[in-house]
Amino acid sequence: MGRWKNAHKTNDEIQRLKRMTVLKEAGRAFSKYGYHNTSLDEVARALGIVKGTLYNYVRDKQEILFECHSLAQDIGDQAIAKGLRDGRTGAEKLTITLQSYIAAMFEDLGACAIIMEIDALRPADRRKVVARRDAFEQSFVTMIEEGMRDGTLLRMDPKIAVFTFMGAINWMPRWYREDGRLSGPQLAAEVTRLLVDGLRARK
Amino acid sequence: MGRWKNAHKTNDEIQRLKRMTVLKEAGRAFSKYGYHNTSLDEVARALGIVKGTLYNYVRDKQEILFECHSLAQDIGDQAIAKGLRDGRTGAEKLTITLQSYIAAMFEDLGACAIIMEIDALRPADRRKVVARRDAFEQSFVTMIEEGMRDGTLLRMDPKIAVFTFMGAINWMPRWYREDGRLSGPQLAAEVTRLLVDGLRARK
Amino acid sequence: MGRWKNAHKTNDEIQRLKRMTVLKEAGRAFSKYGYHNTSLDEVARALGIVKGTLYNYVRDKQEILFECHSLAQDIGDQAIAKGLRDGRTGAEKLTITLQSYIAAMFEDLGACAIIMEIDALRPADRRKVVARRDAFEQSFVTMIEEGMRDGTLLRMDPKIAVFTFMGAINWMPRWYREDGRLSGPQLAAEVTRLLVDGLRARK
Amino acid sequence: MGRWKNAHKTNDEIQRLKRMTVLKEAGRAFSKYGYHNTSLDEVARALGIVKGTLYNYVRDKQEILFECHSLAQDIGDQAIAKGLRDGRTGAEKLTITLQSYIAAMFEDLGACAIIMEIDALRPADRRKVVARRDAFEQSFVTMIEEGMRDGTLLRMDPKIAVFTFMGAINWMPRWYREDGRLSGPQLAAEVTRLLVDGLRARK
DNA sequence: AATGAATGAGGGTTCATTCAT
DNA sequence: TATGAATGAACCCTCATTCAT
Repeated sequence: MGRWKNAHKTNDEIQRLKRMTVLKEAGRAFSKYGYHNTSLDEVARALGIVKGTLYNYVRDKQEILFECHSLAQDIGDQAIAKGLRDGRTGAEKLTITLQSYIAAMFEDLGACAIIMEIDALRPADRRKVVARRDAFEQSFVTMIEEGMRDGTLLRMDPKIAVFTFMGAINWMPRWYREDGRLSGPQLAAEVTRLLVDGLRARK
Repeated sequence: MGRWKNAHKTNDEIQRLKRMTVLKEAGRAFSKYGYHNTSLDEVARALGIVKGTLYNYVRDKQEILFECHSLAQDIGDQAIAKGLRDGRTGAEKLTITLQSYIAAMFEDLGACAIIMEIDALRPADRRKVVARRDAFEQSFVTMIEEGMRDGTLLRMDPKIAVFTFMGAINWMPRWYREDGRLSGPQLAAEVTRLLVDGLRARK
Repeated sequence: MGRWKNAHKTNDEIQRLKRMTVLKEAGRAFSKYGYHNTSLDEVARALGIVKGTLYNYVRDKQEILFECHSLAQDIGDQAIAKGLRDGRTGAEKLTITLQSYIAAMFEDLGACAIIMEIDALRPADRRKVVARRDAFEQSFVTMIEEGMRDGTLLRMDPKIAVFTFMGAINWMPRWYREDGRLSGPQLAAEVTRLLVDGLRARK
Repeated sequence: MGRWKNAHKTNDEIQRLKRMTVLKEAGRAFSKYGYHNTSLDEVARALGIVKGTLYNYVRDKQEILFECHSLAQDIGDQAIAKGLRDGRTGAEKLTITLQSYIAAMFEDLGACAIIMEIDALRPADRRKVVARRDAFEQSFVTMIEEGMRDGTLLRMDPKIAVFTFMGAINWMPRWYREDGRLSGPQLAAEVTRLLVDGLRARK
């Protein structure tokens, strides 16, 4: 069973594809149960293979965690880029960014997004992840500050807003069920509206 | 040296008080690092005692987790009660509830609130916690529905709003630093405003 | 069974003594079977305890190896010091050093001496051990050179002599049986004579 | 790329030659790093092939070890035969034997000689190796005893001398560097002289 | 009540070995 | 014959839990 057999066709990309399959399955589990609460035995079993086989595709558990963070951060950076490109006001940029970020989380790359356990990373990896995360959050802060200046957003400590948004989003994999009434993009739109409207300037 | 020695004076309440001290310290650690990533050795060391001593006050680690959940849910229920008592509209009730809930989290009972790892509970305990959590969330849903009817809140799926709020709040212990510029109640007010305004009806 | 129970009497030194017991038993096994071929399960069983218990006394297997090296090197340094103090010619210094080194190996501190697997050490530890070993060997070289100058020893590449001696000595734990006809010191004298006479100048 | 490709030409001997190549490469690694510290992955990589391919030529790792022992013991037996044939006194026989033994170790068949880990052998193999090793050592003992009788060697326990010699020789692969100033045969002569002179009778 | 030593189960990782292609 | 993916056993290490003092 599992997502392993006959999931991949072409022949030299198989390695990479299987590695991605491992990362995504592990990321899904990490997002849902937490890094320390996920054993590689379980990840392997979910893929229909054996724990030892994982090590043909990843170096160790910490590498999986790091790669999951990187994948999630790639998504985040793309969302930021889209927001900056397509939005005109601060509020627009923020809305576009959040929405595409959340939507991407439920896409193909799936719940591999949003891992919380930064402390479990190797120190060198942790520094990279933290640096990138700080830049990510700073981009939000900058958008919010722009919105404050252009009058589309309320004045408040931008960091608090950012952390609040991140918490709401990071929590989503824990309650989102694929069989819910809303599709991923619809859900993303709803949550984004809820979050951004709290920050939006009233007339 | 920890919060252990000469922290308690009266003689028969000592047992209960020390037990509470254990629960609160463990809850703080669970909130910040996660249940599985917190070893009882660390909890004991933070209290200035030895791991074995913990077992004079709690049965096992899972009991600690259950009690932490219960304490947090007590806080939640009190917040709900306060909201229902003091608020008139749905929006008011929601605001009062959220604000007092968050504020209590940073009170004396501290960050013992909000543990996420429901899966680590014993099955019987998990059922209790889940049932109570569902009731807690249902109270929110009811408030929000009332707000929709009385025109103070926007129409949207109330469950999504509740989960979004919970995520934002549950995440707070991970970024809140005691030396921040805002006190606990001030922070509670800010975050509450941000969250509820997202749901508030516009004129 | 094992060397564990009722082996230690005084009360605060017990920790240290048990740690030494672990180190010596592990060192004995390492010397005889090699580091990688010795499982901590076997070491623990030889001591009548369980593997996990070892970790009350040592941090990990690599620390055991490092400490064994250090103990052996302490013996080596003492032997060098004795040779330098009590010998007059180069040949005498060499003889005294080798003999007391070998004898000490079979003393109380036992076969914990002479581990070969330097590569298994943590890099930082390896640097320390290698530096100290180089100094140890250099002391031999210096003695031999002195013997060449004072006419008590033959002229040859001193390094080859030192390595040859070290090989002969390092090999001893693999064939020495306590029930042999010779005591430790007697054996030390025999082997030392054999080795040094090969290097001694003829008249 | 390794010693694998286009190293062998004739067609039915290829099997045997490749098997020898495997044995020699593995023996080299075993001598230098130890049996348990050498993974077949490393051996294969050094040969420019893949681990699985090894199993076309050897049954398992233990068989490699056994064959390495056998090859080394072949060398030993030839050295003994040469010593017995070409030497007249006990001292001469011993000298010739040791020197040709050591020299052969650094020949083409190389450091495949001298593996120490007898315990890793299959019991049946171990018995064979031990029996042959005992005979090998007994030949040395006999030579030494002859030297004692004919006055060319000192009187001492011959077993101690043999073990000492073996230790010194077995250790050589761990420190010998091919880029050293001395060639294999030169080194063999030096070490042999050093060892035998320790046992030589003085006038 | 408190200690600290001991235990045993569980998880991460390596690696010899097998097998389909 | 060569490959490389997969397996499973063995090992190191952590940690919740127990127990004698």
